[in-house]
Amino acid sequence: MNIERVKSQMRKGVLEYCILSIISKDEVYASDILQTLKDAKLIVVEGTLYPLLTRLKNDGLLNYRWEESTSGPPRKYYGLTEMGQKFLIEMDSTWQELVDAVSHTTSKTKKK
Amino acid sequence: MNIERVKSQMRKGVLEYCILSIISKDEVYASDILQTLKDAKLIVVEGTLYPLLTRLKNDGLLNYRWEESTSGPPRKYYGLTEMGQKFLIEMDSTWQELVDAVSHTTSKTKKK
DNA sequence: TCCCAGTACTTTGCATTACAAGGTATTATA
DNA sequence: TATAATACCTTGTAATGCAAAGTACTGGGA
Repeated sequence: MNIERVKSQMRKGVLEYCILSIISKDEVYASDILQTLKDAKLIVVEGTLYPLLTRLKNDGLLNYRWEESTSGPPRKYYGLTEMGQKFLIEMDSTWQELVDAVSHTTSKTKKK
Repeated sequence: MNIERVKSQMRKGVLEYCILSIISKDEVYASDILQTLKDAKLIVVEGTLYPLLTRLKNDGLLNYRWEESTSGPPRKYYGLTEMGQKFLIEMDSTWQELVDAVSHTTSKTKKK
C-alpha cells in the first residue's frame, strides 16, 4: 500500500469524465488530450488513453475524423456525439455529488 | 456504458479514503461504517467492505479489537494505527489535488 | 535507395479490486 | 430445536489502468 497506488485509484474514476470534458471544449487528438491532462497533473499514459477512447467511441459517446498531418501519420480528431454531450452533463452532477459525499464523510465533526 | 458504472468507478477511488476518515473519528465496526457511507450516499456492500478492511489492516493502517455484543456475534471494532493517521493526512491532500485537477480540466473555458 | 528518428495509433498481458452471491458462526426467542 | 437477526468471511467474475511492445506513416541524411 502506498500513496501512489491511491492516487492512481482516485484518478481512475474521473478519467472518462475529464476526457469527455476536454473533448467537449475542442476537437482534439490523443496527444492533445495527454498534454491537457498532464498540465492538470492527471498523469495518464498512452496505453490507458487509447483503449479508453476506443471504448467511449464504441459506446457512441465520441466520434472522430482522420486528419492528415504534416509531421507524421494522420491523426484522429475526436468530438462528442449528442449522446456524449448528454452523458457529460450527467457526469457533471455525478462528480459533484461525489465531492459532496466525500466532504460530508470526511468532515472533521465526530458523529455521536 | 451507463451512468451507474461511472458512479461505481468514481466511488472506487475514494472508498479507502472515506473509510479511513470514518474510522479516524470513532472506533466503529463494519456495520457502522456501512451505515455512515450509506448516509453520505456512497453505496457500498459487505462484499466490498470486508476485504477492504482486511487489506487496510494487513497494510498496517488499521487495527481492531473484538468486543462482545448483546445481540449477536462479537464485533470487530476498528481503529487507526499511527501509520494510518499519517496516511489519512496524505490522502487528504491527494483528494484535494484531484478535486483541483478535475475542476481545472473541466472548467468551461476553452483553451487555445 | 536505405536507414533512422519522430510521431501517432494499437495490442497484449498482468494485477487490482468492486461487487454479487453464498457461506459460517453466534445469540436470542419461540 | 428451529428460526431469525446479526456479523464476519470467501469465491468467482468482470472491468480496467498500466507497462511494454508492436505497427505504420513521414521526412531527412548517408
